[in-house]
Amino acid sequence: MRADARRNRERILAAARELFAGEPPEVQMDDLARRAGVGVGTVYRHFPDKEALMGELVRERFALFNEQLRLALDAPGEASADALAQALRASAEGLADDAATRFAFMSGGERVFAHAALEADEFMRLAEVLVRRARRAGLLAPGFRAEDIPMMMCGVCSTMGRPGPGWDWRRHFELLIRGMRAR
Amino acid sequence: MRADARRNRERILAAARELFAGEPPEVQMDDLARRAGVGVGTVYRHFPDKEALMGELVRERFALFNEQLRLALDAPGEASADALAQALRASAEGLADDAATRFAFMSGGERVFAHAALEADEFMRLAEVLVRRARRAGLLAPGFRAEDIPMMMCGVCSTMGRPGPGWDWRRHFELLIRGMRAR
DNA sequence: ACCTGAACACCGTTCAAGT
DNA sequence: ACCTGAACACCGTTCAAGT
Repeated sequence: MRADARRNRERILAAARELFAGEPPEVQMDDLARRAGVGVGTVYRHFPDKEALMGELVRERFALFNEQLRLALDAPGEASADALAQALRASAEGLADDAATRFAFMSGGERVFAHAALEADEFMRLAEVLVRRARRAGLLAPGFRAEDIPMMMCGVCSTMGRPGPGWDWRRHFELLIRGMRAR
Repeated sequence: MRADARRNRERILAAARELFAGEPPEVQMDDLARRAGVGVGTVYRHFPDKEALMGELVRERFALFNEQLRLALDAPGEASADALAQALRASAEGLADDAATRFAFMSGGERVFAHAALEADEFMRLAEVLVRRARRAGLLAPGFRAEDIPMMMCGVCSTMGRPGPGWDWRRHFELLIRGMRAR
């Protein structure tokens, strides 16, 4: 890829992160192009459509989640549930600070997730290792599965940055973690 | 309201429920009007815009939630946590069968919830009574609050009818209920 | 009072022309 | 090889005319 093209691509993603973080549904491709300092056509050259742009945000976020899960792999067996909880907590904090990606997660269709399929698969592999380890140590609720983790993250995400009175996603998160752990 | 106007209003809501249940983001006001057998202008006469239509779906759903919570009030103190869980479970089942309203819940802005403010307030009042009762009976996790309930419902809703592999909103729901209960 | 639907405005996407 | 932005298409919303 030519150097100017690579730079443009990064600028477009940066503009998307900035603008989608504000009033996501209002963001127009023209605004995005202007903010990135390119023509609309250039946006479409790099990303076939608006959903593809959101897909890239989601892909990068999954990569960050995976970094957190990998850190948790270092914990010894008896701390594995704490380490898993901490990895998810740190991931949630990151997502809470990134309204643009939250928008992509929540309003994106299948194509958004298809774009991040590799990273999502890796996420599940890591989650399974951690859950198996914590289960062996007797630290998880009976019947808790690795597949529950994406649902937890999605659910918590849905309550971030919303108007609900008295809403506090961290409480919601800890409620789920409490449900995840053995009594 | 004139009889034909009332009938049109109902037809528009019925059409919204049917069409939004299919491919929500694709639904156009023209399709909606055609399905309801009225002109587009009539849709706008009854609902100032698309969001107002979604707001009405949400309002009616809150009323159904409230019915469930009121049923739970009949339970004796020692069954109050079970009754609360059951009311929420039944509410979630209803929502799972109503993709149109789920769409309204998830993609609607503040105005959607403002339209349902009365019913939402009633929901919180009922939830508070039930939570107080279950807390007195020692059946809830320490620190669990009535305000956690809307977050739980929102979170579970976000995992209904989605493409995630291995996703099962009922597991997600029971995980939250497990977090809600005393050990 | 209420309804209709052509017309308007807005915004995602394309593509012919340019470097 | 990549960029530009005017033009096009689509769809939410309005409003003049009708009953």
